[in-house]
Amino acid sequence: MEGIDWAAAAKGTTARKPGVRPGLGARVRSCPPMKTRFAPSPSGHLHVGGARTALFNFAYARRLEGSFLLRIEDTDQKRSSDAASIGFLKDLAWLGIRWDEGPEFADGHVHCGGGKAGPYFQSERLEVYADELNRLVREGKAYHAFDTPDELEAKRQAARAEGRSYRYDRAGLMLSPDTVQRYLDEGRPSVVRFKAPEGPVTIADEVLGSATLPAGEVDDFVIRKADGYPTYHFAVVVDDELMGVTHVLRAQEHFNNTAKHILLQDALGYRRPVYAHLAIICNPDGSKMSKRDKDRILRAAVKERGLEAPPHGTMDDAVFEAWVADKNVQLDLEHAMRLADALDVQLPEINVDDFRRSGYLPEVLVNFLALNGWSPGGDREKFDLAFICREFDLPRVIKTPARFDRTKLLAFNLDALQAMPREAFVDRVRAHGDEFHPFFMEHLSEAQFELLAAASHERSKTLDDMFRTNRWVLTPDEKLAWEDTKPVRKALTGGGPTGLDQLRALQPILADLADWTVPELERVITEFAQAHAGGQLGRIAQPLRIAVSGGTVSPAIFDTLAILGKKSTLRRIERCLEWAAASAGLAG
RNA sequence: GGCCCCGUCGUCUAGCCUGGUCUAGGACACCUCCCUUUCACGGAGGUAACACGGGUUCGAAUCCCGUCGGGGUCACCA
Repeated sequence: MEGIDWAAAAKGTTARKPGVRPGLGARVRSCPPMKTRFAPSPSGHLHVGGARTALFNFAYARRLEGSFLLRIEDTDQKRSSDAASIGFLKDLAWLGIRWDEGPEFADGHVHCGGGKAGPYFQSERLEVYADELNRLVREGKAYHAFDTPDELEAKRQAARAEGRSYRYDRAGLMLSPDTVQRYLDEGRPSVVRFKAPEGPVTIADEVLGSATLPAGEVDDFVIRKADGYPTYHFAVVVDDELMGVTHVLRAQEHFNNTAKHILLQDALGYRRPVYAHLAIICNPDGSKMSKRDKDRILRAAVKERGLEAPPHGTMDDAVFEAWVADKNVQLDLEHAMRLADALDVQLPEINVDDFRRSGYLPEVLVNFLALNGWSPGGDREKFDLAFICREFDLPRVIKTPARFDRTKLLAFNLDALQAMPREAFVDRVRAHGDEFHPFFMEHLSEAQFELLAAASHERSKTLDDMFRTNRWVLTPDEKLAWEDTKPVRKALTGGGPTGLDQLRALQPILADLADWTVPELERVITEFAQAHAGGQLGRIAQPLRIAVSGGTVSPAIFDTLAILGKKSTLRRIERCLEWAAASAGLAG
């Protein structure tokens, strides 16, 4: 931990209007406990933007000693709602974000969820919404409408063609009660619309300040769909009230929706939570970071190469064709990764799980996410979850959209990795390998693994680096192939005694070495370099490295040889010499 | 297009509310040099921003107005 200016840090930690809860009145005697929530729609993966929203809600609840609720907004029947749809819960848990109330989740020592205000899946709360909705209809604050989607679409088109913005024309309100009843009895498809009161609406926002939407901006929006499900606007308002949510921190794309929610709250006689809208997270090019970005990049690569069939072994023709034909189709992760491999393109990390797979530490991601959209002030930018929970406040939330800088995240990850004790690093790499590189782990002895991991520590930017850059350990001695590149040629054929000469001279010395350990290798090879290369270890190390790894990059040479073992080292040198002899221009 | 929000180095930001201490600080990236057994790491230094134009003021990155630019939103998606 670096030095912290605690006095300065403490200055900005008070919310602008602590405890102010408009419309509270007599319903509650004392201030109810503060409660935040994260309410995503079901998904197998947590998007980084969502992760940040969840993080801020969680941290804010901790900071104000309130509680944090998780709710699943699954009111869209078109979106799947099976078990995989809440796969993102594990992503939240991985980041260390725990919810006090909501869907139950258990993993090892971690247990989240439960609570008395459930169920926490909106699809299981239909009766609750029906009650509140009927109340609104009874009071004349909402009404049935029978317009078909096509009719509405036509009206929207017409409005657009005339250059004016579309507002629902209240056709449903013109119907007589008898007609409405008759239509209903006939079973005509209908929705329920909220009768939006006239007049401007003022949104109080703790981050953006308050803004007033002119009268007529909010039209009679749908609150119950034809399938009987509530729309997002209705469900969110009802649930926030019933579940006792006092503070709503959500993405800025909801800012304008807040007007709808306020109107609904007034009509229903609800309390109004404190709102704070968070700027969205963007790609480096400024576009909104989206889960479709991966497909976009793959499509571009496919188009650039003029591919008409999927590369061998990536996916079925049918899957490929469907994906190419419709820009809205998303490849599943497995297919996307294989295609990216085949096309040699790098997929951007978008979901929390992508970052995990890439070898980022959860504590680093949390730190970085918090930094994109919030700042503790001053020069402080390295901190942990506990710090965020202690310091997070609304006045310091940034209003402007931030571009997600993966390079800086990588630098942070490197710093965290380097700051780790050796043992901790090896353990983390092992866990990462067990999960994402089982083949690699199976083919290495425990001793080899520990040597490799330790040797890779100081050059690792992610937990994944070691596995990606050391394929040579997995290659059987008889299968190793050498790159015929400029640096390889230079190391092997350049110099007075050439690299290949040195290798030949080294063979018997290494063959005679009884104690194949890092110190012994270092002693023998350094001595050799002293005697035959004027002490320039590089003249010996590089040819050796190439001989045993096939390329110019590997851990420190003594570590490299120790990991490989005596037998493999000697065999590889032998084969490298054979390869060189057989290659034109390489015979040293 | 209507409405709403935003605008400090390439990027993330500190400073802005409570004008002077800002010839604008930090971090990542970039450039140069050093270290070096490859790749990295590390060390030293450097380039680089208050979008623009008007006010207000003795004085503005900080307050006001306008312009331009960016984003969000206008669904029986959330």
